[in-house]
Amino acid sequence: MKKTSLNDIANKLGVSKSLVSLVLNGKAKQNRIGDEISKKVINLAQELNYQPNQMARSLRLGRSETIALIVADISNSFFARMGRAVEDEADKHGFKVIFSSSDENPDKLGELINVLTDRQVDGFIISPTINSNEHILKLKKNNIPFVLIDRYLPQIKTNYVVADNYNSTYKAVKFMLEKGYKKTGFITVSSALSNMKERLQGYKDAMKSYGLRGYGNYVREVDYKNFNEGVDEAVKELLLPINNLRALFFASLRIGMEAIKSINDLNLRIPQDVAVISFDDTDAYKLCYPPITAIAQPINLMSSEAVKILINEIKKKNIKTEKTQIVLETEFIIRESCC
Amino acid sequence: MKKTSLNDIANKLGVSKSLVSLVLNGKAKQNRIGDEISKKVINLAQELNYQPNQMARSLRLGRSETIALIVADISNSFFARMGRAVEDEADKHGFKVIFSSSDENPDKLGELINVLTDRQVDGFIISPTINSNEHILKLKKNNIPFVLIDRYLPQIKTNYVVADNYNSTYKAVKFMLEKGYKKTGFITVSSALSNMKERLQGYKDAMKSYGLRGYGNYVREVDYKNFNEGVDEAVKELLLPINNLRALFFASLRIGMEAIKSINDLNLRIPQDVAVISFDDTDAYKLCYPPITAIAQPINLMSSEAVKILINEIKKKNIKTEKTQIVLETEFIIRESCC
DNA sequence: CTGAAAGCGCTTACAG
DNA sequence: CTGAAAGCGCTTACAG
Repeated sequence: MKKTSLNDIANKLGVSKSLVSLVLNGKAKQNRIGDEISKKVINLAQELNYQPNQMARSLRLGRSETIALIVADISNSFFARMGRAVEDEADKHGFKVIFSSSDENPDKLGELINVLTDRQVDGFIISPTINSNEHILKLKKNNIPFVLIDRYLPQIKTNYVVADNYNSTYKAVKFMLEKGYKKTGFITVSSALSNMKERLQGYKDAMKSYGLRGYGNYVREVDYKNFNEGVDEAVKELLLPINNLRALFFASLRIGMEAIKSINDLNLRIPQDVAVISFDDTDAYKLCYPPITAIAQPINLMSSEAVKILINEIKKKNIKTEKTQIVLETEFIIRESCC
Repeated sequence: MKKTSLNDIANKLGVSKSLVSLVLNGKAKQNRIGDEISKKVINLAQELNYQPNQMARSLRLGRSETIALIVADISNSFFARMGRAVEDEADKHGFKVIFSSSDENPDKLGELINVLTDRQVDGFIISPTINSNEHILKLKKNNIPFVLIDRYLPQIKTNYVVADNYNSTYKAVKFMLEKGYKKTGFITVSSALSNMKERLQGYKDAMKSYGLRGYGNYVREVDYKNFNEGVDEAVKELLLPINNLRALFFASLRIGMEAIKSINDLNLRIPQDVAVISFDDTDAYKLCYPPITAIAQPINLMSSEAVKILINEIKKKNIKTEKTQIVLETEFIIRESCC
């Protein structure tokens, strides 16, 4: 059973396919097409269960109504929730989403951008990896609409939507200090990504503002490869009695998840032996015993804003030079892991 | 800067675009095109950074090299991991993935299938919702390749890849019984889905095999709407002293996550006050204190098998009537929540 | 008010 | 060995 095309309808009705196309696209009125014939067309289309071939439509129109979402790893809870929110917002505008994971690898990111550009996606939402300037610049040069999310590239003027990483961390660390945890360790991933740099800076400035010194020794930057082992080691080192640390701040969800496992393995109790706060919130943190104090990013808002900016740029063809840059507040959720 | 097309290359070289197309598709040899001209074409293509318009190619070829993944909710950890695994396997075959969430709503599923068919996806991987027979049958009737995943529809002969829900549950419940928990409760979602029915049956048969009776009273089927409240209530009811239950089995990840929160809220200790086992494994379960005993589905394998079956069917155009049906073993991971 | 034609960018069977 | 042509299914400017 072949799918019915515009031509099938036109032939059966003895009219041209132009007319059918016009009617079905709701342009009958403005082209002064007769009511009677319009109705006939619409009825037959329904009867034959006509579904326009979007591929042909896209080719003709030069747009596919598909956007690409490129994140580090869609199976990571943070990005999975982003994926869902992007899907829902895109759906409101009639757009579909192709998703891809870069694994924080700039080469893979570049390759994905190429392949997806060939496929004529109308635009991109991207969590840029390190060293991805070249690929993002190419996108910009080629006038392909895109929005960065979660992180931005300070050297390039682009649209972006990110959380207020600096202030969130600053305030959370301050909270710890005020609870009396003067010696708070900080575990992060070794990265030049804007979000991670800002979180680290927030920690440092909070410590400094409290007149503390020597906190550089309480920072561990884990390598992205060998991630889990790195976190385990960092936890063990920092919690060595000699350091006398009573609190730890985890700079991301993945770090927090692994670090809490490490703490459990060391048979240390939270918060009695060590208080903890994590950047990013997740269901798992609510279900921990005790539940983990966390900084929740507004994932839904972040995602929907990104989609709106993107689709707006896609629709008004010629891309403006002014860019939309949004920094969103986070929510500090106090639970029992730090009190 | 317009993208370079086949024509641009042909014109600059003074040859026909047929020739260019043939060369670029590696069919120069079999069409006896000269080496010299071939090289020229390839070089110029590279120089102009030629990227074929996949939309045009798809229209011509009648295939898009895109597949659709429809699950209940891509932000759910189980499906997010499935998404990632599907992406990776599809990538190996040069396919991209569009993802969509049905929210377990058959109407939404039907709508998604329609829209994505219009967009000429080459095939579907679907976690069917309840009452979705009609939509799946339509897919079948229209000869559109698809594979069901995680659940199947007993009334329809289709490709599917699922876990061995019945035996996994049977064995896990048996394990509890052997540990001495004669009165084990079972919390599931009220659903006619094959996977949920099989899990319930596994529980019942395990209880029966142990000569137990009256276990019907220890089963709670929560409504999909009002989910969290339903689970909370089920936990509270079952753990009423009058029931004297010392163990609970959770039939899915979402149930387990919520139920453990409820148990924490009741200030009951795991496993001293109540032992628990959950279907599905997740990072959160490892990080719980104590870690949760769980049945891990082989998500990666399940996903890659589904993709392989699908792409195989897409490639050998005429769809065979015999279908591939795979039931995969699960892994029972014993942690401290039940011992 | 309606139809014929061009064209989006590609591939492939056909002719020479 | 290579080119001209048809056609995938659509939309839209143009002609009448």
